[in-house]
Amino acid sequence: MIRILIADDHIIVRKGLKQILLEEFPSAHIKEVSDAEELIDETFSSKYDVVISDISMPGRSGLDALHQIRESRPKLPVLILSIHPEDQYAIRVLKAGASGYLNKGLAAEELVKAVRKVLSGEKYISGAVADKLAATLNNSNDKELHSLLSNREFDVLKLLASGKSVKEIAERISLSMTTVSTYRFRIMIKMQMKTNADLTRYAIDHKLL
Amino acid sequence: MIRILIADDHIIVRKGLKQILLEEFPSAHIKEVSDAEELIDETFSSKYDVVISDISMPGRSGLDALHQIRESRPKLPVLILSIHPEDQYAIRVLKAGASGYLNKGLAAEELVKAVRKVLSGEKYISGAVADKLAATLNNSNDKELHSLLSNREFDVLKLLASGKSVKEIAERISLSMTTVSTYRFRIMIKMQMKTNADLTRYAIDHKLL
DNA sequence: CACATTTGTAGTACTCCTACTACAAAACTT
DNA sequence: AAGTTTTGTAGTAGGAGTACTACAAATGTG
Repeated sequence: MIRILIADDHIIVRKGLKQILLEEFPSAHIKEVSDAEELIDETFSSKYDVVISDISMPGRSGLDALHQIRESRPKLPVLILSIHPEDQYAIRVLKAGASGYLNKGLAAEELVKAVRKVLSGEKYISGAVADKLAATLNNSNDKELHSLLSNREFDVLKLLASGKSVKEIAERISLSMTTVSTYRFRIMIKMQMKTNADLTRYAIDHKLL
Repeated sequence: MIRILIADDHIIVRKGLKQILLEEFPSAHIKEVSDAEELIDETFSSKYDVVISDISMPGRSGLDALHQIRESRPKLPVLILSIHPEDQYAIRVLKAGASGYLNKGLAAEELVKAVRKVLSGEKYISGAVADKLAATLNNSNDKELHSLLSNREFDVLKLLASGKSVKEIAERISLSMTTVSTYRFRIMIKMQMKTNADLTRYAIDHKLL
């Protein structure tokens, strides 16, 4: 008999998960909790085969909880759910010792597959996350991303983030547009970003503007 | 016997809603659909007592669907669900003829209450939304810049601000690129902005992302 | 109700930008 | 010092985006 613990502050999500899991594992024993506190208590006091937890819960975050759980139950697999699509979070989560990262738009089969996988002791890593992971492991990281940039690149980053067009930047620093475009290209690779909006957000977050 | 139609592209959410509703209305007949197209078809071909629909679904948005439904079934109450907390969306949604605006973090009882209310022909307006409404009605315009935008424009604003390209947006909402570009053009004029980075900053400041 | 404005939608003709590739000069590594 | 990686710089080709125009349908207003 499988024992599953579900942690999410949204009742809709809890019920939805439960429903899907019950369809696949009719005899499963499923317990629901709605915040990180409860989640920790519950993993401490009872035995489960797998935990499925939201990342963002009121109070202590799911990541915090994950750390705690790692201490008291090192072998208990934890799948982390998030509203964000496969994104920067994924890496952090996996590093923190989760057994998998799922987003809330996932298909029922994917959820079931993930649960199966982690029950068998393996990690569940979706294709998209795997790519991201590989990319991150390459360029040694965990510093501020923009420290990887050359000075020129950094200048361009700030200008792009503040909304200057490639052409304007080219004029301002007297270089060809395509050169600026190349800087942009390298910035995107080094910072693992895709769009100028990502740069703007990054710049705001890091007070570069 | 109550007939309820649920529309959401996330299976977790659909199952969750269904579960909660079944606990309260055990004899209810509940149908699930996963996109706006299906939603429209379904309301067209069958009779329901209430529709619960997500706002943001792939393809035509929930708001679009709402308009369609208003035409073929003027009296069918529609509750709109959103991930966004009680926010600027609420007003638009209510104006577009929804019977209520709920966010996905709602308590089970609140959902049930909302359904009861709209079944009886009334509108369901939560406290938070009511406040927002009042506030908006009072100091109505020239406060929030984006209140000048049409719904379509507002959608495009958010997508642009989050870094989606014109092309992606065009594909997502099934319109020509140039149309999207026109929306962008009008947004820039109405909001007196110039670059997409301005939009991103605005959206961050106003918590639209 | 007639007139004015806003909205939804798209085409045209053009400019901008990007994804790559390239290559020499610095700047590190060993 | 020889080898490797990172910078600074740009070109090419083709896709993306823009400005502006257009027009019908929906909405708003006197």
